[in-house]
Amino acid sequence: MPELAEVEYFRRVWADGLAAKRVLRVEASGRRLFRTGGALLPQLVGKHLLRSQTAAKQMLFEFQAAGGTQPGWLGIHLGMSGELRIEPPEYVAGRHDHLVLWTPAAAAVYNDPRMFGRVDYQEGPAAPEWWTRIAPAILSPAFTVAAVADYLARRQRAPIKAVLLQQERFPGIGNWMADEVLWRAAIHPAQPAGTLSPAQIKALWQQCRAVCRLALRTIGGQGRKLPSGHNAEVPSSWLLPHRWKAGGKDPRTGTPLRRSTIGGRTTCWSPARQKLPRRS
DNA sequence: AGACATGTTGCTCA
DNA sequence: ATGAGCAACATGTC
Repeated sequence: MPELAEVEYFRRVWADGLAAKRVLRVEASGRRLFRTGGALLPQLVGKHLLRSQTAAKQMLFEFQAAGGTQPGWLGIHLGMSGELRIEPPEYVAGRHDHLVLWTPAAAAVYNDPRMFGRVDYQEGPAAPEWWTRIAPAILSPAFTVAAVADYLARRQRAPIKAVLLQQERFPGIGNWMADEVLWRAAIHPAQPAGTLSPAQIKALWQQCRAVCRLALRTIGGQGRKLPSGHNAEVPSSWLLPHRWKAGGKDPRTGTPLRRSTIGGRTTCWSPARQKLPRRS
């Protein structure tokens, strides 16, 4: 489920729910999620949430011990089906709840049926190394047209849809955002990355930024809701609310949308606006 | 019953 | 060495 803006939404849910309360109890299950540091999770007891951030599809919650010991760094990647919730303090961990933190005021729950997510906990003076290695955000100054062009040049033959899903260059972009970007940029998802014209690359870059900005404002913003199922929150002028519907129509042209597997993922596009350039 | 799901990784082959 | 494609992971839903 979670891409850039949804990750920001879930981070906020925990940030609000955990406030500055001390952790009283921790319950962790599902070995497979805790690639590293799972054994250290009990050391969260006594600490409180200091601040939190998102980068790409990852979250980092920084906990400070009351007694001035080492800060604790809780990293979460929600995978395909993960979500974070806040429940009352008397909450009892249920099915697929892989991590629950209880404070006097609330239970913070990480639930993930498919278990493609990841949890990392470690302690130390600074943020963990994996966190610092995440590519600079699409909305940062480091995400330039030139950087995009260079990257496409090294992925000449891959369909542009597959390239947009590469987190090392397009951090936070997932399946629906990639389709949204290509639709807005009027680029066919199967077009080989190496055949994009300079104008197309510029449009791609612009729409990456626009979709990230809009998504964060609409979905990740204060008091916002997730675009789950048939949502009313996401404007119908976006591709997103139309992409899974059978017989879905391009909201700009009213023409039928197409769906097919491109770059290994189900892809939705509007044949009327997104055309392959003629081969020469 | 069978297809499919908003993600990543690790393997194979060129 | 590097890029491209695909199975695998585990479970739920349509």
